Amino acid sequence: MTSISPIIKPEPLHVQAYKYIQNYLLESEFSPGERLTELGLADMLGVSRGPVREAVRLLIHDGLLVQKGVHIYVFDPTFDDVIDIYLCKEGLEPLAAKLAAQNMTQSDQGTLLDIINRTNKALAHDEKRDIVKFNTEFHDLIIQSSGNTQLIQFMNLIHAKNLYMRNNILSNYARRDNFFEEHVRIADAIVNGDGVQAESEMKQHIQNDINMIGTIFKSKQKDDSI
Amino acid sequence: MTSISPIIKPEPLHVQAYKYIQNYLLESEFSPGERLTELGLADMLGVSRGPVREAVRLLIHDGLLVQKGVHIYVFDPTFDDVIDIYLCKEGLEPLAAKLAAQNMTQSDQGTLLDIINRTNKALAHDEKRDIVKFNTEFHDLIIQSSGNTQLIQFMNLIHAKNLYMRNNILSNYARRDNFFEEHVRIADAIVNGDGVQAESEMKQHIQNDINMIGTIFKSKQKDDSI
DNA sequence: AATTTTTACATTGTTGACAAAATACTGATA
DNA sequence: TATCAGTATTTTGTCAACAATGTAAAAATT
Repeated sequence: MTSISPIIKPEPLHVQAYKYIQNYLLESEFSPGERLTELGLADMLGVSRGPVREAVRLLIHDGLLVQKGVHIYVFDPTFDDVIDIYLCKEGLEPLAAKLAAQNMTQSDQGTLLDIINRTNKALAHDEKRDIVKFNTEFHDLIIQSSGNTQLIQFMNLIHAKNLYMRNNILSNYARRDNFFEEHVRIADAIVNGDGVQAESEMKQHIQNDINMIGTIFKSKQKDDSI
Repeated sequence: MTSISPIIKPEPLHVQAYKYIQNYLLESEFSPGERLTELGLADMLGVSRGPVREAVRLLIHDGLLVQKGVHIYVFDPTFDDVIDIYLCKEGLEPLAAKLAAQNMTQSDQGTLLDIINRTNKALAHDEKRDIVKFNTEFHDLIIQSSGNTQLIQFMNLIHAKNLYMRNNILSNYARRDNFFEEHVRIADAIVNGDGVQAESEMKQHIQNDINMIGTIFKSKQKDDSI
């Protein structure tokens, strides 16, 4: 029997704490390199140290927080870290695209094309926020459609770090102009069920990202920090 | 100043608990699907529930334990899970091989060739335990030599699951005959600094693994469980 | 003034207690 | 026998207290 009960059970505090702190990090509420304390976070969320502690441990495991000695700091990625992440993306996302081409439902294919259309409109109106949002949705849908649970799990980790870097490091830089055409080609290949094509288009797409980051790096090389 | 102090500080209990429980899982001390309780593990390790709880949370995050409702069970992978893992390996390990070819030190290259030699001897004497051990060392060294910290982190997760599955599922099946020749080709490419070659050899190597698993799957398809 | 030593403080590490929830058990009722 | 209600038990969720550790500040010594 399927429940239609209106009663919703609140998630355990440690789960909520994890989500909240992760969100704070992704939304740049904390600065890279900033030091955090369990008590500070606990007071902030209005709970005891226990649940916060579990959340912090997980975030350290994810790499969003870093433990130096006994203290905990917000991950402050170097450009090498950014490149490392993108190389992992280059390894995994083409696989996701290939699997998505094989497994994506009709309904999700419609959603994919819809995202493409909305991206197009957002570009026409130069609505930056939407452009970024639809970009994320595009990649997420492909990953989810891969049907590979392990891959989805790994990409979640990459995704969190990636988003974090986008918000904290790469935010000031304009997106590549031709990313939209690449998205169109990827989507076409997926809708046509051409796994090989989808895989190589996605690979090229991410390599272009990496090249862009490389040019950012060169233009910033004078500075010590990012 | 480098410390030569004989005083060793014990690791925090939650770190030890994590390592111990992970090790139990990898060494098949627990059966797949078995239910674990925090209190049971705590008694087993002689500590309170706190540290165990943190360790369990991490292991759930890693996917080695699974939470169904409130209860915690040992991961009981299906064949689909195994394939999913190996597809991720196919995405990441060729990248590791490519980077290793670019970055591996002279000293590590020597170690790599040494592993090859010892594998050869182990094969000649049919010492299965050593064969498996050297195989693991071979892949680990390449991953470590990639110099990509993110990649290493992800491969640690894959590796734990992979080892777990090897011990629990694939243990009864003979290893492919020609894996040694493939290792030799990979090692040659790395020592020659040929990243492209190393990448494609590694990809082929893992695809062969996947094919083998596929044949195992077919021959076992009658059974419900693994 | 510089360096060590001491002291105080802040923060993490760990535990045991209690509350809440889910599960398993028992017996009553149809 | 099957089903339900109520009870007991197990297990997780959360907290607050205390211990241990490391860090920073202050005092003392050279």
